[in-house]
Amino acid sequence: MAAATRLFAERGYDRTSVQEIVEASGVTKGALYHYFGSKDDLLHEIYGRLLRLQQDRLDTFACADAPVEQRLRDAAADVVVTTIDNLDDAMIFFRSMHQLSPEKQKQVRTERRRYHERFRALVEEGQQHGVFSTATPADLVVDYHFGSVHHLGSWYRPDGPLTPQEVADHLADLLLRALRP
Amino acid sequence: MAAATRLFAERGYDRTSVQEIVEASGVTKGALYHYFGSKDDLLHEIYGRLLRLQQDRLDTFACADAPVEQRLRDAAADVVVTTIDNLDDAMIFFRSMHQLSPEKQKQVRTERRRYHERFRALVEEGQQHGVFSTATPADLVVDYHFGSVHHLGSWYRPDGPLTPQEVADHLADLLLRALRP
Amino acid sequence: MAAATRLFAERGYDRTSVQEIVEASGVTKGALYHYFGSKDDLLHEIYGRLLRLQQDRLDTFACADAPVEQRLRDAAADVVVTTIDNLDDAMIFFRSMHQLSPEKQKQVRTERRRYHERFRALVEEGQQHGVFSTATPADLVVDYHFGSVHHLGSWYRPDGPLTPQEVADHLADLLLRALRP
Amino acid sequence: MAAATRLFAERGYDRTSVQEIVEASGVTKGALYHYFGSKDDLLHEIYGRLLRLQQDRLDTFACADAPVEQRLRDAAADVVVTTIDNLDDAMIFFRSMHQLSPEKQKQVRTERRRYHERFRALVEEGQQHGVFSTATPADLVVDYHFGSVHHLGSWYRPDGPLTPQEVADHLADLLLRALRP
DNA sequence: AATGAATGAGAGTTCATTCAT
DNA sequence: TATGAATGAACTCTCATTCAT
Repeated sequence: MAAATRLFAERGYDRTSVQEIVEASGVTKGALYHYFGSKDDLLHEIYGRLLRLQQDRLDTFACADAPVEQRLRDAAADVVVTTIDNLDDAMIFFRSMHQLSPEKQKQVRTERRRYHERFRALVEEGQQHGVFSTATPADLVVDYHFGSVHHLGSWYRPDGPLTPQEVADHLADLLLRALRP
Repeated sequence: MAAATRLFAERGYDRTSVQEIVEASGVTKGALYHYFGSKDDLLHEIYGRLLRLQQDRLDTFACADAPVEQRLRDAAADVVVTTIDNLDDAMIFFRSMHQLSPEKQKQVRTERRRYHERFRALVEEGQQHGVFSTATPADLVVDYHFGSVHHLGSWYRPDGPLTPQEVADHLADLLLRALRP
Repeated sequence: MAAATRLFAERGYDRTSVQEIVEASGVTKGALYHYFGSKDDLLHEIYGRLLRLQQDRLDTFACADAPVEQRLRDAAADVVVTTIDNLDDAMIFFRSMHQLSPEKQKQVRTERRRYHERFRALVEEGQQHGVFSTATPADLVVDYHFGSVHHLGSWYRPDGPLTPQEVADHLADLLLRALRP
Repeated sequence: MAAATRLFAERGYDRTSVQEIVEASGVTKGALYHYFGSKDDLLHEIYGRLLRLQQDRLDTFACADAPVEQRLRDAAADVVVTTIDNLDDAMIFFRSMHQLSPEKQKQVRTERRRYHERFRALVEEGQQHGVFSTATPADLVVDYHFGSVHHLGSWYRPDGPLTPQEVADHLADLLLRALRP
């Protein structure tokens, strides 16, 4: 999975052959297919790993004992940090999701929606308590933020001027500022 | 190109065969290769079309005779509208850019950077005039907004509750609100 | 097709690889797949050739201007001769039919049934005219004869003591003798 | 063996994987290979079972104390009944014999020939006693009948109008009628 | 007696591209 | 300008069999 992750991130899912994966990981094709039913499966497992991680962390932050502004800020920043920390997985996720088989795609989308909705609930909570502006529908706000998260792979470089935490703080700050009443 | 655009958007660049393109468009392989040097070329042309369109429009908005807040708001909204109006092209662009040959990718990235910089200049202009907060580096602000534009293909549906213009207004509004000092 | 026919007859459909076919015939895989959609198709074409040949000949014999005993005898002998003359095709047919895709199998079975029914009509005609015994249902009679035709590949050898015509005469004679009232 | 028999009959020997056999029978690959040396062996065992059964029964009928016409009729009918009763085994036998390894094929053919010769001896006996016509060589007569037996799998259906015994009687009758002087 | 992970060769098929016409 | 047959490398996946445990 590590080899596959690296290769998928490097050249894309379709451009990576099973042959290359087994060569990079030092196993045989037979062994790979003994554990993964298909190339698709491999991709799906990579997704699952990241999805579960982020879902768990979001749950933790959302349920924390703190004002909603703080919880949203923490969650918004955390998704940025974990995305950067797993940038390979994340890029594969965002780019290759639509290359999964239809049924697997549906499954992923369902899980993704759960994540989106948990996040949206935080925004709505703040809007109901009057600490966030209601000028923009909560759904749109969430997509706005997630857009910037998906986009990280396009510009973030580990050797750039900002640490992951700094980027995260900036992006969370932008979100919170945009939500000021 | 119309057929190729539709197919690329539908199933992705790698999953679309030249055979399918020529069948969908009613031409022959030979004819296609007479006009386009390669499948890559076709993709590159589709990019070029959208890139030129958006660059032109950005130039128009940025050079308009209006306060910088207005100019940024208009530009930010416009890129949303033209992206939605050309959602197929845009999705191909965002998803398949990394599947171009390295040299074509470089060329695209160069043009993309010009676009990014034009946009950033607007943000910096506002920051220098004190109408935008300087809390966040202008680069990050631009990436924040572009992130949401790239993300449109993941959630925007023509039959959804919002018109393209409404989405654009909301997203531009979020940007401007985030930039309030 | 000639190379495929020979190889299929020699080692069976499943045991013959596309690689072997293209090597034996001096074409490339690409060329083969340009003309035949699949390995299945190739088999189906071989079937078709023999089926059409035998159907045509049966039609000719069945419609001839002669007493029904003569027409049945001629048809029964002819199917033996053409089967021996195309023993490779025939053996492939009898052995590999069930290895076709379900839909192709259905198509073949439909054509095969037409052939069977044309033959059965001859038997029934003789039975109605009282020149053939009605002790056995016509369907069974036809299957009895076809059984011996299918079986030819299991024992007939070109260098054996009997010519194809002699075999055919004997088998047709057995059929006609069995049908004596 | 029961699972293998069913699967081989259903989809053919080559189309059935060892994996499918072990899954269908609830054993493991290791266990299967502990008892059978190879997939080939499995097929060979299935053959052996039917071959021994039919050989035994033929011996019984051929040595009975009855006129040769009766003995041949009984034997000819019996092979039909036991073939229908073991139609799966029989179909595998007729279709897959040529997929055995050359040496196993030779062995099977030798046993098959013994069976054929025992049957032929009956025909010759009747011919020498003048109760069967000598118009057709005994070998051919036997092949004629065996052909119809092999063919049973192509058309006989348990839910059809005829019971196995009725089919057997009809086919034996056709044989005996064909042999009338 | 039994396991099941691992092998590695080979299966059928697809593909972007070329080129003689 | 346009054809479409031909290429040949690469693709994903399957398989009977082995063997350390």
